[in-house]
Parts: sequence; C-alpha cells; structure tokens
Amino acid sequence: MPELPEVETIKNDLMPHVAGRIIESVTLFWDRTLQQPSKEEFTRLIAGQKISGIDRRGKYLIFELESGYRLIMHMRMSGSLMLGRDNPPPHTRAVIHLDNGSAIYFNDPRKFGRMQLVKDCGCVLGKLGVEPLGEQFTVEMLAELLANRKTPIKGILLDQRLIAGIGNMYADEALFASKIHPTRPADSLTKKEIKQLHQAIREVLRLGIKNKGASVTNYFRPDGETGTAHRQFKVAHCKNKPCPVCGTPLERIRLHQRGTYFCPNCQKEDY
DNA sequence: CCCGGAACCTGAAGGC
DNA sequence: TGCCTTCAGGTTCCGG
Repeated sequence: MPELPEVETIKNDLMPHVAGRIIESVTLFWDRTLQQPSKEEFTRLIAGQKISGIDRRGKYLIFELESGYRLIMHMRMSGSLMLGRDNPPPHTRAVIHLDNGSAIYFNDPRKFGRMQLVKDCGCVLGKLGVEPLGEQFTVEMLAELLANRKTPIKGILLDQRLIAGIGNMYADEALFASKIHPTRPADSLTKKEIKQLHQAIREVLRLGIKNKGASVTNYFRPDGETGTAHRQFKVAHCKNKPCPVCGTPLERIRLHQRGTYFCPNCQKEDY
C-alpha cells in the first residue's frame, strides 16, 4: 500500500529515467483508471508532452509537464509503476509510451489507482494537509491539529486533510514509537506525548524512505525490486509476534475499519 | 460539522 | 482437495 515513503521512492527511482523524455502516447486498458478529462481529450492532450520533472504531495505522484499541465497519479491500495520496454506485466491498466522506446506501466491489480491530467493542481491537491517531513510541520502545529478533537488519535493521523501522506502502516509505527494507544482521544495527549509523536512520525517516514518503501502486499519499485522498510516494522502487520521492546504479544484491533496493531503494555489505553 | 458504513475491486488466505 | 467466505485498506460518497 503506497504511503508517503513508497511514493517518494517511486519518484526518486523514476526521475532519472523520465526527466526530459517526451510522452508519445498513453494506452488505457481499464478506462476508470483515468479520472479526468475524458479519454478522447486525454489521449489528444497527452501526446507530445515533455516531462520536465516529478514531484510528490502526500501520497500523490505528480508528473510536471513542460506545457504547464500536470499528470497526477494516486496508487491507492495496489498500484505501482514499472519501467520496461517489453510486454506489459499482468494487471497493467495503462501504459505511458516514451520517446526512447521505453514505457511506464501503471500496474494495479485492484483497479483502485487513478490518474488525471489537469492544468491546475489545486482542485486535486488543495484540500491536503501539511507535509509531515516539511518545515511547516512543527510540534506546535501538531498540537493545534489535535486540540478539541475527540476522535481516536489514529484517525487524525490517517486524515489526509490534516497531515498528508501517512497511511495505515506508518500510523501504527509512529504510535508505537511514541508509546501512544491508537484509540486515545486526540485531545487527551500531553505536551510530552505530542512532542514524542511528532518526532516519531518524522522518524518512521524518513526510515521508510531510506529503506525504499515497505513491500507488505503489492508494492514494487519501478525496477521491479521490493523495498525493505517492512523489515524494520515493529508492530505494523506483525500479528501474533511479541513486542520487540517488552515481549508482550502484540494485539490487533479494528479501528476506523482498519487493522490496527499495537502493544497493549507499551501503549496504555488509560491516560 | 461529525461519524459510521458502503462502494470501489481482486487476489490471497482461512474455514470447513 | 475444493468451495465458500473473509480480509486487505485509500479515498469518496451518502445517510443519520
């Protein structure tokens, strides 16, 4: 499940191979992968566009085109991008043909991933919250985001309108690292806990990027390799394993309709 | 405004 | 072995 570190890795891996290339055409194998504009307009507009760079905002990947257009992608649950020049792999939903004979395959078994071509990014990215690795994201800002909110803290971390890029895996990791129980009401966190959580969020995301993303399910890097970040996970997807800190069996609960992993000893429910 | 739940999808895993 | 059910979770939408 591509979250911020996975999308950042895709961006870094892809950049040297596509910067300066011209998109000759795009083939769609599953029409709903394209969100906007219409297939006809998209096909017409995308041909001949030169890629000047790639950016990332939250979990969105943004191809910057020299004309000013932006090709924005979201991998959702199972999407990944592959570089190649042979036959597209199984579950390829779209192919971006480049002018040197290579191609970017939009691979997405579950068909949840989306791409769209826009002139103004604002309508797609405008509602996103702060970049957790950016300078703007301070302890004070996190404190403001949590104030007066009764929602479980994990729900806040997953809300892309508040902080952009954290998903289920890294939310669990950040809460474990800061010893905070996932169901704690957001406004019940102490100043000290907020500071620990702030630091933990940045650390787990940076470690994820350093390890080229976590390949728990469908995530692959553009060269087909897996990331190694999941090997560093202390609780996420570690069902039935002992806590790496105290040895207590990790627990899994359902929160916000998501599997949530934590240590019942290190992350106390009461406060 | 907020919250919970369904929908979108397919493949893997678990139960019997 | 094989069929059937459940689960995986990012985002959007809808109803209360």
